[in-house]
Amino acid sequence: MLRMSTLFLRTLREVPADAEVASHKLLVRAGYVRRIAAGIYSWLPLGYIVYRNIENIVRDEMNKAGFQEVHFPALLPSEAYEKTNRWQEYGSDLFRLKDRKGGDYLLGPTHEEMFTLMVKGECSSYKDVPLVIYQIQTKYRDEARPRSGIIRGREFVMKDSYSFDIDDAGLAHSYQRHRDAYISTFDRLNLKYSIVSAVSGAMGGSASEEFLAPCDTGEDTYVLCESCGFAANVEAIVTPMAELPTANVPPLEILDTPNTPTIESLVEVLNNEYGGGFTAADTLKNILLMADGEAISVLVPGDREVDLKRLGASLPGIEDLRLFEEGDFATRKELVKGYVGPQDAARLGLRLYADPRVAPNSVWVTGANERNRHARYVVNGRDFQVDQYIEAAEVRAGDTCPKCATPVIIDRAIEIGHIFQLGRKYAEALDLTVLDAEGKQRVLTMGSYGIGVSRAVAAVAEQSHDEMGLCWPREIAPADIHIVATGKDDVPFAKAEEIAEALESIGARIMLDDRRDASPGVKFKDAELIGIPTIVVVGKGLADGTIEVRDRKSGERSDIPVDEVVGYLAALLD
RNA sequence: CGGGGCGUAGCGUAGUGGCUAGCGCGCCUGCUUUGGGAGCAGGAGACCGGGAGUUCGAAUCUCCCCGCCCCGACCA
Repeated sequence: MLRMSTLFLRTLREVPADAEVASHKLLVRAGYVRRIAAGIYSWLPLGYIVYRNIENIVRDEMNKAGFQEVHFPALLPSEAYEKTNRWQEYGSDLFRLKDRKGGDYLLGPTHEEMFTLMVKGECSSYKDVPLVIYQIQTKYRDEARPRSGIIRGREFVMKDSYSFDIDDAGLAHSYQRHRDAYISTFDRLNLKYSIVSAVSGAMGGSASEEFLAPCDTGEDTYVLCESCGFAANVEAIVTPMAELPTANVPPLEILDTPNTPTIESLVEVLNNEYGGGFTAADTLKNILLMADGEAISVLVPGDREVDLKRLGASLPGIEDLRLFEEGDFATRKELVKGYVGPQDAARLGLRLYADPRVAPNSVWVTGANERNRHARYVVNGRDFQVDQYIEAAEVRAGDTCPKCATPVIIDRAIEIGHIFQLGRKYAEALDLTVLDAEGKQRVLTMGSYGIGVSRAVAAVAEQSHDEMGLCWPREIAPADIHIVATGKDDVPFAKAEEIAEALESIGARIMLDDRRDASPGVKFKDAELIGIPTIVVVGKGLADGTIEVRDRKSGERSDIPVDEVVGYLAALLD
C-alpha cells in the first residue's frame, strides 16, 4: 500500500521553468520524474511504478508472442561496431569511452551487432531458426538536441527484438508476428496510434512501419486519410502526376518585372501590370541546391516550399543536400538569384528535377534568368525539358490521399514503435551463417523491432491528461484506487484504512492519503494531479452513511453506501 | 551544428551600477482551522552558474567558459 504520509513524493504547484510539453510538465509536477541533465531523468517512486507497469506489459506481450528475453550490457567494446562500420557512421551521437588500458568502448545506442554475434555463437543449423530474441535495455545516444522531457532523451529504455530466419518468407512471417504483438501491446497501453509506412513504396526498400501515437507535441509529422485510414510519413507520400492535354499556348514571352525576387512580389507585379488573376500557384519556383557538391535545379509550384526531407528521400545516394547559399550564387554568376527559370537548365549544365505537380504540358510564369525579368507562357515539354520527376514539394493538409483521393490531414505524433525488415546487412558483415538442409552455408536474414518503453510513459501521459493532471489507464497507473481520508477526527481515517485493507486483500493496488495535516483541498488537488483512475473520498459523507467514488477521467461522482463500497470498487477492477 | 531565449533559496520569480538581494509556494515552531492548493505569529534557507576584467562600488557593465530551454539541421 502506498501511503501519502510516508511516500517519497513532493508535488509541485508551479510548472517547472524548463518544461514545455504536457507530459513533461505533469510528470515533474506530480513527482514522477526529475531532470538530471539534458535528456537524462531520474524516476521517483510513482514514476518508477508506472514505468515498470509499462515495461511489464511490453514484456508480457513479447513472451505471449513466443519471443525470448535476453539481456546485454549497455557498456560494449567497440570491436563489433567497427566491423559493421557503425563506430564511424554513428559519429558524435555515440557515447564513447576508454577503459584503463586505452581500449575503445561505447554505451550501446542499439544492439544489432551484439544480437547477431550472440546468435552466431549459439546457432549453426537451419533447424535453430526461426528465432526471435529481445531485451529491455537502457540505450544511450548523445542526441544533438534532446527535447520534450522524456520523449527524446539521451538515455532511454527500449525494448529491442531481432528475428533470424533462413529466407525472406520466414522474415515476412516474423515481421507479421511482431506487428501483431505490437498491436496487442499498444492496445493494452490504451494508446491511440496509426501504423505508418516509413519508406516510400516507390523506392522499393525493405518493409518498415512506424507506430505513431498522435499528439500535438509529437516530433513526427505524418499524413492521415480519415476516409480510408491510409497513413504515411510525408517522405513516403507519392504525388500523382496530372495528365494534361497539349494546349495551344502563345509563345514564351519575356516580361519586365522590376524588384520581384520573391513569389509574393512577382504575383503583385503580374496582377498590377499583366492582366491580373495570378496567384502563387501560377508561378514556377526554381530552387537551386547543392547535391554532394553538384548544383541541381528543382521545380515546384510557387505556392509550395521544397521539403528537403522528402527531396532527400527521393535522391538516394546523395549524402549532402543543401540549398544554394550566397557563396554558391557568387561562383555561378549566370544563375540570377530570384530570377531563375528552367528554360536554360540544359545550357547551364543543371540537372533539372521537377515535382509531379509540375506536370508535362503545364504552363507557368517563371524567372527569365535575367535580373528584373520573368517569362510567361512557359510550357513544360516545349520550353524546358525535365530530366527526372521526383517528390520535392511539401505535403499539405488537403492534398489528396494516394489511395482514395480524399483530402488528407496532417498530424503530429510520437513514434512509439518501429518494425523493420533489416535483411542480411548485419548477418553478412558479421558472417552469421547456418547450414541448410543440403549442408550449404546460408546467411540468415534479420528483422529488428523497437518499442520506446520509457518514451511510452510520456506518450500515454500526452494522450491521457487534462488541465488538472494525469489520467492513467488502470493497468499502468501507480495504483488502482486512491483513497482520500478527510476530516478532523479519527473516524474517517480509520474507515479509510479499513476499506484500503479490505481492497488490498482482494488484490487491489491502493494509494491511501492518510495525511492528518493536509487540508482536503490539497489532497484533492494531489489526487487529480497524480491521476490514479478511481478516487475514493472518505469524509463528510460518512455522516449519512456514504462514501464518494469519483472517476478521475470523466469526473463522474457517486455516493455509495458505506457497507457496499468495497464490493462496488471491487467490481470496478474486473 | 546554425538561430533565439534563459541561468538569483527545493520550486516559481522581482531586482539594468549604490543601504542588510525582495516576494510567492514549499519547509520548521506554536496557536487556530479541516470538502477544493487555510489563517495568524515567529523562523531557517542564496558565496545571485563559474572565472577573469572595468569600477570607489557589480546579481546588474565587458570578455571567456559551463549549463538549461525552444526553432531548425541531424537522429529514430
